[in-house]
Amino acid sequence: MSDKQSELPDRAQLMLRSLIDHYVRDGQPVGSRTLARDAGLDLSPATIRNVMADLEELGFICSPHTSAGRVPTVRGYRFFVDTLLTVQPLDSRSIEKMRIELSLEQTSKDLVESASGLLSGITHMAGVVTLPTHEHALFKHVEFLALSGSRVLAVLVTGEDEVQNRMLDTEKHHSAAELQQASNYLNEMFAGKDLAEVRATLLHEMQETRSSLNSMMLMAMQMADQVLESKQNDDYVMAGQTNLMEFEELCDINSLRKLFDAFNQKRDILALLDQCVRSDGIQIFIGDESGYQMLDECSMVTAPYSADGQVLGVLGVIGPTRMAYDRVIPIVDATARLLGAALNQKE
Amino acid sequence: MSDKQSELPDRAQLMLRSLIDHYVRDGQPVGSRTLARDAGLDLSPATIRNVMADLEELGFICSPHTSAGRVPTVRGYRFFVDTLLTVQPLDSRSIEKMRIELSLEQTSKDLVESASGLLSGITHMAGVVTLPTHEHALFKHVEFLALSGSRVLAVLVTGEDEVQNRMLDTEKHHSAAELQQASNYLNEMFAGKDLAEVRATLLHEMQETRSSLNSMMLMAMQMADQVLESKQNDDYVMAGQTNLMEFEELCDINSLRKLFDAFNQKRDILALLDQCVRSDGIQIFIGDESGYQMLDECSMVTAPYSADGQVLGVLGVIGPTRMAYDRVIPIVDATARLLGAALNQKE
DNA sequence: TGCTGGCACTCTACCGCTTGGAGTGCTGAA
DNA sequence: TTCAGCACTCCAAGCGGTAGAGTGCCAGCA
Repeated sequence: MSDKQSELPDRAQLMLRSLIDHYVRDGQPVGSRTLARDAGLDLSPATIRNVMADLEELGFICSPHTSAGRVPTVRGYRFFVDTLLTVQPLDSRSIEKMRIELSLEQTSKDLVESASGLLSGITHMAGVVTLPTHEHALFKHVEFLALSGSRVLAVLVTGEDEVQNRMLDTEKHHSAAELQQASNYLNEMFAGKDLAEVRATLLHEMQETRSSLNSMMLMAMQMADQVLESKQNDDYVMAGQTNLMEFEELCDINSLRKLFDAFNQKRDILALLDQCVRSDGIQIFIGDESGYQMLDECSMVTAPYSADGQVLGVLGVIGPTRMAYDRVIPIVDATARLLGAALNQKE
Repeated sequence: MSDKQSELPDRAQLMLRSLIDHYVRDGQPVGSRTLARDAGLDLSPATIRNVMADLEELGFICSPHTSAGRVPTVRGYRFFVDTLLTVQPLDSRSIEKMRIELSLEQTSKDLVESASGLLSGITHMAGVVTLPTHEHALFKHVEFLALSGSRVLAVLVTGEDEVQNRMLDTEKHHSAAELQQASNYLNEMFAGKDLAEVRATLLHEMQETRSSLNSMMLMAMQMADQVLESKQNDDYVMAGQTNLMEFEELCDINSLRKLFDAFNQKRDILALLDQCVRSDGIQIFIGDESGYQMLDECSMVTAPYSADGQVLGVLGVIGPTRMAYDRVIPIVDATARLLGAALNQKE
């Protein structure tokens, strides 16, 4: 790989960078004359053309038709992002503004919404933030309320003030007293513990020491297990989808529809975001790299966010392939940090 | 009004209806020849033209340019909907299908989502359903849980199994025992009563008999009041927005963006839906009748849905002005009934 | 060997023109 | 009152010409 890079002469790199700069700015194919004028190299258009021919052969740029300028390919963007990019660090005033914006929110749901609003507002593209997993939250309190029949409402309070409701179908009707007893038991046993740990203990207890449990304890554990198994809240919050309508390259009604359908469907986008949560640090999908057709004309820049050392989710920006990566990347990065910090502060 | 109607000769009415039929079907301006052929009247195009001139003078139709056919105006659609329309009743098989679809859902939130999905799926337009108000639900149970500091989590269970969480900021820290006492007090006092009634009683008690209340009772009531004042869940669920991209008349990116922004914003749409909840029965806004610019090219057909005699919300369909009203109206009507019935069954 | 100016070529976007088709309004006759 | 005929209008589509942008290639120069 480094071979390849060293094979590409400096001035070709410089030109590719300049070409992408230009193209990102005004969306028009870039010709040799323009580049000769603005690339900073003191070369004639003819020479530029020769180098451009090389870049085209390497698959970094291509021309939409014979007598048009050149346009970066996905491969060109990829090379640019991987080896040429110098991100512009965000100025501290903007960061401060964002921090203040986030500090106003109360619940983590609000925080997430605010973050996705920030992302879309600053980048003028679509912002997306997954809801934080509760895997590493602390068990604080559980309460069971009897509903009609054999149904039970479980209220689980985690960490500071996150609340989850869950409806349980049990085998028989339980009295309020029984339920009270069960929740007392669980609260005493697990308060302050990590949810994952709680779950593990539960499973272990139920299998290994089943015989030594009385029926109340067993019931309590079964119900707690049901509450905790409630699948990770695999969901995300999105903002500024309509910003994407402003980009001509996405204005084809048909692909726009596919894109919006995917946003509503959520499944594919979630699968993609899920890939990003594992790799730490900024992750970038350019054009068809994502493998999802509806994103072929788009790029996605993501970063995981974490609090207390635990990765809680991912956030990112979705926009046209032609986006100012050098501007977007630090924004995504900063937002991830700020969101993490804000969530941390709450705990 | 009936004067005006009787002024419009039968055959003009017939022609208007036929013209709208045609236009709704293929979206092209309708000429005199086409109408002569298909309207069922045995008249030459020339005669048709004369009548069309009358209809144009009355403002029911207009031509986009000199040598094009005619297109219905908003006023034309309005007259059509008010006096010419004969709805095609929905066949019982489709209704049965819908009923089954709805019967699968558990919570009222799921029901609402399913209903809006049905609306959009069947009409190929956008379906919208407001969440049911809880105004007439029954108070069943309230529970207070102490969080850190002076914050209290209130869990309100209404009707059968609707649950609402609410975070309260109280003046001082309350112990679990105090909170237990408060909730016991409220539960004994209000269980099974209508929420609106509960609220009224609360306000009354707190003002009139304040002196005779001990501090625990007062605290309980204040907290209950906070829970109940939590504004009506003014929100709606929408499905099939992207269906609207299929209609050429809405394909202008700019107005499409305004429309989608309004959907996300929710405020204006909610205001409009709110108007519909009061008028009982089907309500139709055609084109700019809604008064909201982003809906100028759209129509909206709504119906309130109710359970147990109480109106709980509105549902409807948003689509292009050129929609098959005769088909959409019975669909909206039936969905409202079915949703009401499904909600009723749950209580 | 690398760079450059010059030149022929290609392709698009745009403009204006023409033409065919659809539909109208009007008029006079049945 | 109805209708056929006619002149008229307008749009949409096709066509040719032109200007502009940009390319590839070549030959000359340092």
